[in-house]
Amino acid sequence: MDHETAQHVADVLKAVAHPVRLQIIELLKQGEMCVGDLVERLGVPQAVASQQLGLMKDKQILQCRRDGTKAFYSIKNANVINLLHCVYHHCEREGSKTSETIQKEIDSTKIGD
Amino acid sequence: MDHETAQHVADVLKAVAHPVRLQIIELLKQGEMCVGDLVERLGVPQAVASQQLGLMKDKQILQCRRDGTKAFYSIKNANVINLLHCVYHHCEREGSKTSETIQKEIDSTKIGD
DNA sequence: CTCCAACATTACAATATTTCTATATAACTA
DNA sequence: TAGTTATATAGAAATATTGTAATGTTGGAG
Repeated sequence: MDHETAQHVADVLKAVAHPVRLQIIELLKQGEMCVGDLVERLGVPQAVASQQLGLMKDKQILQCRRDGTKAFYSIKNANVINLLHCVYHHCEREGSKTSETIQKEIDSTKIGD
Repeated sequence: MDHETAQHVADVLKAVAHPVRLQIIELLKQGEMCVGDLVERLGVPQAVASQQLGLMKDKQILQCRRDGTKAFYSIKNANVINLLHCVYHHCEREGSKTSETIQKEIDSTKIGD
């Protein structure tokens, strides 16, 4: 892997590596949601939510639809859901393990379980 | 997902989200390697390699074995290989896609392919 | 013990990220 | 139009990350 590719992959990971952004993606897995509802669920200041939403929109992770005064965000690149499932698996069992064990886990990975 | 969990997941992602760290993991996928060899392969200053290796060791991603004056690093939690495969898939086809498409991709995800 | 090689650690400047506060915009409603 | 609600943005302050250069540590050779 050359440095340029590595930089790009790192950028993708960084785009998601933030507690509020992760929680936003979790909520949006169930479907689109407006900023106000997200703010209420997350318990963070409105500006913080808006900033993180804008950031993820810029990075093509989310998309935004407007309806009157409300802005509805949803996941644009569903790949990110897959990606997060991999991190969750990683976190759930953070001990050392072999490649064979991992292979079994990959085979049993499902979306929405 | 509560904030504490989100913070932990974010920490794991951040531990990997750096071009040099990604390249180190790529190299160690093939087996353990000493710092000097890694430095040569990566083309970065020795201090940078040592810093990033130490960081990933602290975060339980790598482990270190010493033999005389050399330090051999290897991947401790093989889950991280799985995780990176997911990012690569994400990066390869960064367009928007549906959950069903993703499911097919998950089913076909293999280590070392 | 002295020197050298292989790594690790530290200090510091540069940069990037995050958060906060305040303010701006845009679409309704009366 | 004035007021209100929903969201976005700007700018400053706090914090975190990174790279560089210098120095410290450890183990082996002589």
